Amino acid sequence: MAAALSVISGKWKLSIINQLLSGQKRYSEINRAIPGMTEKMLSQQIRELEEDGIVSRHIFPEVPPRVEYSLTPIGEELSSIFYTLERWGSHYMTVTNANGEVIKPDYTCYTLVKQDDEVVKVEV
Amino acid sequence: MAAALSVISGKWKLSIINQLLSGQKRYSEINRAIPGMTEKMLSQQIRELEEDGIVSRHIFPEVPPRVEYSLTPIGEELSSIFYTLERWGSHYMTVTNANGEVIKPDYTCYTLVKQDDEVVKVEV
DNA sequence: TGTGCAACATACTTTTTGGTAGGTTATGGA
DNA sequence: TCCATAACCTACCAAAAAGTATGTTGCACA
Repeated sequence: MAAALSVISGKWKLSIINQLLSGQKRYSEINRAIPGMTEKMLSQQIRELEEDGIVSRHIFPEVPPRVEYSLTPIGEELSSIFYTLERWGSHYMTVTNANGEVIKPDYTCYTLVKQDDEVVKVEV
Repeated sequence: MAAALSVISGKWKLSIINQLLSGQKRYSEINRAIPGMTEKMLSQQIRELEEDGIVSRHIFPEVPPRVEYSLTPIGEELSSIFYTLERWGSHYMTVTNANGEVIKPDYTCYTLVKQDDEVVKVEV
């Protein structure tokens, strides 16, 4: 459990994994897709994800350089964690807040599910 | 998802919730049960859990004081997150490490499951 | 009179994490 | 000749989280 948490803890890691769940992407694509994240953070956190065996990097020896990232098999299995976190989280937000008042989320919650070797978005 | 993560992120929160999954406990019991955690951390993190609506506190006006903590209904539903994190984590640890080598955990992994309104430990 | 108890609080320091601003590489096009 | 490009790295700085040490309360018991 501690291992699982240490793998996904990091301000941008879930966003990065989320991007890669829809398939192989290159550095600049991920960078553009996640607003607010700096390049330093992207390379730092994706490097940690690589060291943890969650993502794999494919370097093309070209100039200008090209690097593509994808999830490893065990990285893809993280989608179950995504699913559980989102389900509990959306339930939590519809049920109560700190003052015991009932609040409702003002955005759509979705989750990623694997169907026939495809990852699809499903609203919860 | 961010909400779920913010609720459980904190070095000792999962351990505290883990303690309370087996029933109502008082401050000193939790403190003794989690080695390495200081009293400051316990009161700080359990206060945050209370503010998030995960645990409830019952104060007995006695001297010396007595305070008992228990999980709220939505706090008990966190067990699904426990289950998923542990399952993925133990799978992760038996499958690979950073170098792609196969490693084995040198300790027993267990998970908490709800059966007939009872929370039981199950080895994975 | 003084010591211990439980459940904290408070001030301070250390560690960890994240952010800012710059530099690097080789090459193709203006 | 000069500049833009992609994917980084490095040094430095700020903020957040965690750890250490000590103080507080009011009563029971020695």
